[in-house]
Amino acid sequence: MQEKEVTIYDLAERLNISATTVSRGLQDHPAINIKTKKRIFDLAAEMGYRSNKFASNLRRQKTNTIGVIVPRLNSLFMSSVLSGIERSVNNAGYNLIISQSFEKESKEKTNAKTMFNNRVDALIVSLSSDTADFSHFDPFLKKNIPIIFFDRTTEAMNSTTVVIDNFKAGYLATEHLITQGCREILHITGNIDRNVYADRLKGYKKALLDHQIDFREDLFISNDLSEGAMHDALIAHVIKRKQLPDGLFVTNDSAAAFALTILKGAGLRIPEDIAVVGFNNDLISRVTEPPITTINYPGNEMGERIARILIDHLDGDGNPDLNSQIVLNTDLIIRASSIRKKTYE
Amino acid sequence: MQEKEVTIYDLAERLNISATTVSRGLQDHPAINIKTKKRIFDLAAEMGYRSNKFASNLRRQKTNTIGVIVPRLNSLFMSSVLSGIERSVNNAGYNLIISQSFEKESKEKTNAKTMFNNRVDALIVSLSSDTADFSHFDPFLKKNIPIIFFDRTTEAMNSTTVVIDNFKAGYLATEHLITQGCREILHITGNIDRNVYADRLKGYKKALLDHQIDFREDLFISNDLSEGAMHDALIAHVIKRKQLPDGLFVTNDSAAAFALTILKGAGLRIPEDIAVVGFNNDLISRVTEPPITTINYPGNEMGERIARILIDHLDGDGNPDLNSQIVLNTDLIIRASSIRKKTYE
DNA sequence: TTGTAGGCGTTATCAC
DNA sequence: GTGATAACGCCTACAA
Repeated sequence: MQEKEVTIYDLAERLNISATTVSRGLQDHPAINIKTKKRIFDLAAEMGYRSNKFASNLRRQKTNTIGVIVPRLNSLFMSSVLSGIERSVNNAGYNLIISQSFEKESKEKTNAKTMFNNRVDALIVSLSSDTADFSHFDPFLKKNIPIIFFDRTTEAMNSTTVVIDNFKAGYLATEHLITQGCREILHITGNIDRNVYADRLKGYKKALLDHQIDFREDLFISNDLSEGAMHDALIAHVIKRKQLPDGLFVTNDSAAAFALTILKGAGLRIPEDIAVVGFNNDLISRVTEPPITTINYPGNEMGERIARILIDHLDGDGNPDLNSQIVLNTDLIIRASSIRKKTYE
Repeated sequence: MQEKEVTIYDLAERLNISATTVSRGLQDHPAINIKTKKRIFDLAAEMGYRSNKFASNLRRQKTNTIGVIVPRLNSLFMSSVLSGIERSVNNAGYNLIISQSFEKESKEKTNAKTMFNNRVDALIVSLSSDTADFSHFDPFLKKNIPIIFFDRTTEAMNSTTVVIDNFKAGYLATEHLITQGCREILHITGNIDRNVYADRLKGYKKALLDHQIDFREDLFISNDLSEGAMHDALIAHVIKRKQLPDGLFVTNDSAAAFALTILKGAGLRIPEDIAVVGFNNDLISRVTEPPITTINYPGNEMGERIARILIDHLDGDGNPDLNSQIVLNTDLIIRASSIRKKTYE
């Protein structure tokens, strides 16, 4: 039943030429006669030939495979990034192996090991929220396998990073709330060991400072942004208190949507009682009531940017340093969840 | 800079044994002396040896890689399925290559070809919405590479399929609306060439029939369930008419959320004017106002089921037929978007 | 423009 | 318990 695999030798034999010529023909080598090439391709199609990547990889010491490790795939942002990466990378003849760390350092380490053993030509990583140790990336560095970090990056390794201007984003979000009359702005965010959350926090603080508002520890919560965590945080730190904040800046749209739901459930009006700003411009931010003001996060652009850098590096002489810090622009998208002043544009 | 790759020969030389023994030791072959094994493992660790999968694959004619082609990754359902698949499959020593068809037959064909050339040991597919021709799967069949279809399946190929009971789900959703007093239930769904949508439609029709309600062509819309499509459909077919439907059954939660937003925007009250039921139990169905009644879709369970079938097949003698149709159970999750009768529990 | 030869790193087979 | 050898299918010097 199992058909025998066709090799270049089979083709060579049938065509009365050498396997070398077949190999070259298949690769469109310029030195091969066009007619010969045509005969090779025709026969290859006829016999159902498919090149054996292992043999080829084994010989060339290159896999044409790029590994991607992300915390999760289930956000619009992530799938946009991946979509962008995939498109560019496919066009350049590379394949993608994608894996999820589910926000766990341990899974990230396992994934990294797998990628390493699969001998990916390059690695693209967005760190899990609790990754504190980076030794699982050392083998890549030792073997000169390029790593690009995006979104959730680290300064602990000096690789190329692609990020948005999280400081600016945090600043814009906070300033917007201030402009809307908010003075007690609760900031709920992820693990601030991660650059994205740390930088957004800095932006938040700077905006407060610029508007003569003191930063208050009791208006800052760091958790995992899950539904349960949002619930606990809001019930304990907000709803049970007498004095409510008048603004809320959450660094992820799903979490912002949870928050919205929870607050409304507690009888609060959005944006009148509390104005809300999210982050990412995920689909979910558009279907809540009211829709959520958020930060646009250009996933596709980021993905394509990452892919281009990597491909230029891999297909080039491999020399140019892979140490650049690329910062993409971002904007605030204003929706009803935060508009409290009619006069505001 | 680039360190030389360590091979079993290097280990063999240093240990004064043969490469064969090293290979066996690394694989924990029972015939090898425990002490020898220990020496091998220790040295391997010390020298930073990693096995070369290509050489191994080349030799064994097996890749330990499973390909997955899905329409999109950005739904909770899909990531649950993948998560389930990944967990089981990883434990069994397999890797996953994941790719998205973005609902296009052409991309699906390209992806399939890539998977084929990567010599995946098996393929897991959820069809793109517009796939009408299945010839891209022929090469797999010819080579006896198992294919499992899940969710979006086809009867055109008799492979194993894993689905939920879409008929029952459609029936439950529709009957629920009827129980809530709805009589003119609009059904908006995807391409009914796809089993999932076809079966849900059958369930919808049967529920109507069982309650002496005539099926009306003008209350049935098939589109791509995108935001734009929902907008067009609802504006043209619903809002501009004098007579409104009193129920809406949309076969995907994002689309249901869009619908909810659009209808509310047109001044309609949910569920009083129109009761809404979605599908999938995605996150998004819980954060709209009101939250959306939906069908629970057990993604994780489905993923694990798929993985188990495949692994049993691959690691077994490969004999057992891969032709079973597996149907998982499902439920209706009732939320405020459809509750119109106080008496209803 | 085409061919020869050798090796990429592993594992199956057979032998000891 | 261990080893020698060949083969998996391809690609790249070098040769012609």
